[in-house]
Amino acid sequence: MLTYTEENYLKAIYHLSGEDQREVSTNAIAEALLTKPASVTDMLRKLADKSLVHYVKYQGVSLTRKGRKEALLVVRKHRLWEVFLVDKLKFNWDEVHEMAEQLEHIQSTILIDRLDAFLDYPSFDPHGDPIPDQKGDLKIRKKFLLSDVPVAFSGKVIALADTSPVFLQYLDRLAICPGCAIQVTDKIEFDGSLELLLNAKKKIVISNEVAKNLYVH
Amino acid sequence: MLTYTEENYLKAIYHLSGEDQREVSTNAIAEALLTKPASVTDMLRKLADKSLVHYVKYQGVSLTRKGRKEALLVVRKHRLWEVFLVDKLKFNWDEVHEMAEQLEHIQSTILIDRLDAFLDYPSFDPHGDPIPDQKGDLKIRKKFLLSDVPVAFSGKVIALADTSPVFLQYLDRLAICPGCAIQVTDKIEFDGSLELLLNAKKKIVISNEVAKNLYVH
DNA sequence: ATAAAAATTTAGATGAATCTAAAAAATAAA
DNA sequence: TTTATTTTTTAGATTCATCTAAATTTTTAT
Ligand SMILES: [Mn+2]
Ligand SMILES: [Mn+2]
Ligand SMILES: [Mn+2]
Ligand SMILES: [Mn+2]
Repeated sequence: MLTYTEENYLKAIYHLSGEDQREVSTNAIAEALLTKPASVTDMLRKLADKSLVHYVKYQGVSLTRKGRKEALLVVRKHRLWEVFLVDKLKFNWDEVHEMAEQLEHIQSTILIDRLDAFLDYPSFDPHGDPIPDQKGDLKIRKKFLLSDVPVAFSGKVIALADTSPVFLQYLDRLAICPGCAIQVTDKIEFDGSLELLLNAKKKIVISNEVAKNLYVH
Repeated sequence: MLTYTEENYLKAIYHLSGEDQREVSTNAIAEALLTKPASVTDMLRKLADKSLVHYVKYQGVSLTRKGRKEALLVVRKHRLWEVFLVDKLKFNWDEVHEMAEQLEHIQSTILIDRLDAFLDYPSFDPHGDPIPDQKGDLKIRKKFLLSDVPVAFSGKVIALADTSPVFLQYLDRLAICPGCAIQVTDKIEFDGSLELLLNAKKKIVISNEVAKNLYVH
């Protein structure tokens, strides 16, 4: 069994190491968890003792197969609870993170599987992120940053790089959400801002900063 | 804000002090929380410092108005989650206690109020226990132990003194649950066992031990 | 009323998770 | 390639919740 804190560390390392599961630095973890580097070092030793991470002093850390699985089971719980909060309790997608942050630590496999069934086996959370299965397996979709895509590109928003409330609220105002159809009608050289056709009917302009936080396919 | 452990202590003291909110002993709390008397003493001093309990060394403990309110808010969360688990996730009433024991510590007033609405403002949990309101107020119903009631008594089961899985499973077998109509058709002098008419159609016999764990009105 | 038993509290330790301050190692700059 | 800067780790404390063993207080029994 993992402690509350160990689960949070594993999840943070998982998120920080990205698609390619690269090594994560002590400072990066400290910043993500609002803690100090010294505390992170202690915990890394503890996680290494439990074979949850590969850790060599001064050389960063990465998840073992076991650690990655545990991390993904926490991610599964987090995202399923988010779906519950938005679909059933009618919260807005920018309000659910804090609550899911606690709910993800409820320990009961049967509970989370029943919740999964109750929600009708969703594949994605309200922010467009995929939900791992019972075994902690995740199917990865190819995705591109909207800021890297060429003019005339046509596709759908499938995920967000930033999921902070301010960004989510701004997306609400722009009427952008995962699933939206997007066509890049123009790209401004000067500042990288984009002119888009949203859902084949609405014309909008977004800054490069926004485009860098939207994944499309 | 209360810690996870403080919430558990307050709830235990609330349950142990009963209807009339009598003083609770250190040993009783230790037994209820599967901990040692020495640990309880430490915590009582801490709770007293926070004005959550009235505590005089060697003389037992009782909840202050503030402590009672906090305890009832935990009870509210516990019972609402139990309703969710049984009504929505289709768990049996004997399976939900452990999970609710964790869920009751999720900290978000708005979450629990939304859950309340989602469940259609239930008044009782799956075991027949009343659910306190947002302010931590509870309406108490008069109730009698089935074992104390005279022959020919007619009424309904409204709560259980014991809610352990074994007892709940036995009640399932007898088809007794909160809300059931009960008529006492005979009482055996020898061992206090009762002959009942259940829901005006089924005749059953229960031991005095069972009758002592059923509340009726 | 005194002695024995039970309940409760204190003293001192432990493990988990955190911190600050100082030392050591790795990286970047001159 | 030295030196300076940044990153990371160690050393030593702190807080929370727990424990065991010993000392107190209260309660019960003789
Ligand atoms: Mn969390
Ligand atoms: Mn999410
Ligand atoms: Mn609990
Ligand atoms: Mn209950």
